[in-house]
Amino acid sequence: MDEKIALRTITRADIAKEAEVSETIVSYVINGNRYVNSGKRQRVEQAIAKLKYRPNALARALKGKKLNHLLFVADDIQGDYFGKLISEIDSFAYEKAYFISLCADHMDEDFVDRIYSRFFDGIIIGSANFPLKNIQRLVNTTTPIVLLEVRDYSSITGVYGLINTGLYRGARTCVRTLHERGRRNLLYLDKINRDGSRSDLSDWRLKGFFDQLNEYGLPANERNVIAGCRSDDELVAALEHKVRHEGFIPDAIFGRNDYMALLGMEAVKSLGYNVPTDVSIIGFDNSRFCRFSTPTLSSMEIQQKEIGRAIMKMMIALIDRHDSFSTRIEEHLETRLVMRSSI
Amino acid sequence: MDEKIALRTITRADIAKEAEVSETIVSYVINGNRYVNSGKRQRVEQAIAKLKYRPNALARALKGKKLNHLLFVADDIQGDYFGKLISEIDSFAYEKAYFISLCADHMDEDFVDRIYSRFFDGIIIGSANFPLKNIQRLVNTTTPIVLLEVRDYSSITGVYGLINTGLYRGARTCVRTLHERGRRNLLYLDKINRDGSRSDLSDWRLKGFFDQLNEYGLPANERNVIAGCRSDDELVAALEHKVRHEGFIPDAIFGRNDYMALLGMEAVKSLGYNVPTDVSIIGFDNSRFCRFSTPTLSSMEIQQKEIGRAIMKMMIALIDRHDSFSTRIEEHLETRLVMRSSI
DNA sequence: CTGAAAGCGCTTACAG
DNA sequence: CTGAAAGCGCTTACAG
Repeated sequence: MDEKIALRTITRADIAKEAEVSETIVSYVINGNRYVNSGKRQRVEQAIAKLKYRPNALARALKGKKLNHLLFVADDIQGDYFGKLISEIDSFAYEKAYFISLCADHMDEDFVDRIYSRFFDGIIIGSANFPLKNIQRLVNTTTPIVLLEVRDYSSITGVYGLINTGLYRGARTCVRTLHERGRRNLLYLDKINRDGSRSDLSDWRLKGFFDQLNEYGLPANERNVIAGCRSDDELVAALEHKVRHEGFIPDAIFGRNDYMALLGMEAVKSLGYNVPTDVSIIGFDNSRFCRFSTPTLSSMEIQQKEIGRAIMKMMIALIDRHDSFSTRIEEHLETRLVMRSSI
Repeated sequence: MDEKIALRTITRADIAKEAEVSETIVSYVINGNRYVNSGKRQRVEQAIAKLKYRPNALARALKGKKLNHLLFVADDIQGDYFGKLISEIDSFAYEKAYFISLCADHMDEDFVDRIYSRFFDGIIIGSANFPLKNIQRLVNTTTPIVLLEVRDYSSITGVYGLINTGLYRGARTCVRTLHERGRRNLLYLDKINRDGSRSDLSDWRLKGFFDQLNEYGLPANERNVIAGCRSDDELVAALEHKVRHEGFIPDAIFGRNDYMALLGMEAVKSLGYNVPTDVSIIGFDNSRFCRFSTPTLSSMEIQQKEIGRAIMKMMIALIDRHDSFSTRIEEHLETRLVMRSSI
């Protein structure tokens, strides 16, 4: 009872014996790709149910069948949006009998090679940092790829899926909303990275921010951005420095995510400014924590659940009929501004 | 250039040809388990580097080698603690060339069978809901299992790893701290589940809460708990109902996680109570959002990073020397109360 | 010291 | 209609 038993012992041979058919027959009823005498079929099905048999997924994949295993490459596992997204992907995947592997976006060349040796049926890239070169390399293989468009992927050529999450338009809407409130000195708070890296203009949020400022003829440059911070404290210090020593007093703060926005809110409040009278604050992601700040945080909602479903639908379409596509396929989703009290 | 190439084409045979050795030799240099003529060895190594060869992990696993693939079963993918944990696990795993699959805790029998067919080298269970029966079934196999002790697993017998995250002592410390502040009417806010399920007493946090109340001779029963809610609104409504219609006015709220605590804080504030003068609030997880509420939230910190490393270390020990263990192995971690202004 | 061979658990073309 | 056989890419006992 307490003894260790091998992880899996029953194989196709056991089923064949139990059902008194040849092993070949067992394979054909499992794969359903050949006529099988209905009596035999029944016996096989009963044997499978009785012994709780599951074909070895690895052996099948070796013979060219799908592994039913996807890889998700993320850069923001700790972010608030990530959970909802992966959670939705998981439930859809489970329904379709897929497993999902999760991986941070490791930068070395070796990473791609490791992926190769795994026979994933498809790869989802949700990272904003993964080198474009690596992405192109993956797209060039026969493995279906779905890109979450957190930055500009127009330079990637070939057949792949693209989920446009609406970040660019969402960012422009944020700026427009602040502009309508009479805000002219907007400050963008970029993500915090342990390595101090900053978003470039391929980042849709930042690009939307700049483009909309430009459309209004407002200055849009380095002064409007705090980026490259390695920690919360560094960001708060940079913000204080900007106000006290660079003479840039923002009347609005645009956080790349809610956490950035809330850090900004805290910082300007401690500098003695009133939110939203003196400074408006807007965040991105509409995380569940927006409701707990004072004032509550207005935020751009990204439809995580819908994105999760869209990713999986597209991935499964690519897996099932990869050949029938000759170019990239896209899906567009919209963001939605959730107004609270910080604007 | 733009053409699709097969995901992986080079095999051991290619290396053998390139290095002008037999295929057997290639295997032996890869596995390092037999003397190989050093000239041949060198040629093989060069060929591997040149062709960027990686042995097919599936084929190796079929022959009994490790797959280098672990499964993490979670229930709280959206929770705030989850990101830090999985992030740490990922970086350790990458170092050791493991992949991690992530899966929510599906309840059907079929789930365990699906896992069986995948040849995972080890399974990490981080779910508080996964049926004990299923866990015992997994432990009974030869696959190493590591349990994150979010609830009482003392009934599970056999060889497995157990990471004691200190929740029980942490919960008692919370109660003790509140008691020292003169609080006597403590209310525990349990997690929200779409299916309306509630924690039972195998949940270490809840058990710690009750046990410490009992030690103080304070009433500890259903009245002190709000559980089984399906949504934020339901929880807030339940709290209001308790105060207005059940005559239970808490002077302290213990949130099973920070989000619960913050919901509770919001609710009692809107009922007109002052925090912390009238009601103390304490949370669990010490999420990054604790600093943004008014007042800021005191919270019990769980050492996510350390837990992640401990899980992986234990897992690798079990994988490498499973036979040398005859009973479960444990690792203990401590929680730490982070004081802010809500107590 | 090293190669040919058996075999892991499967799928499916081939040959009745 | 259906079985024996080849083969996916490997590992390692076996036999020199």
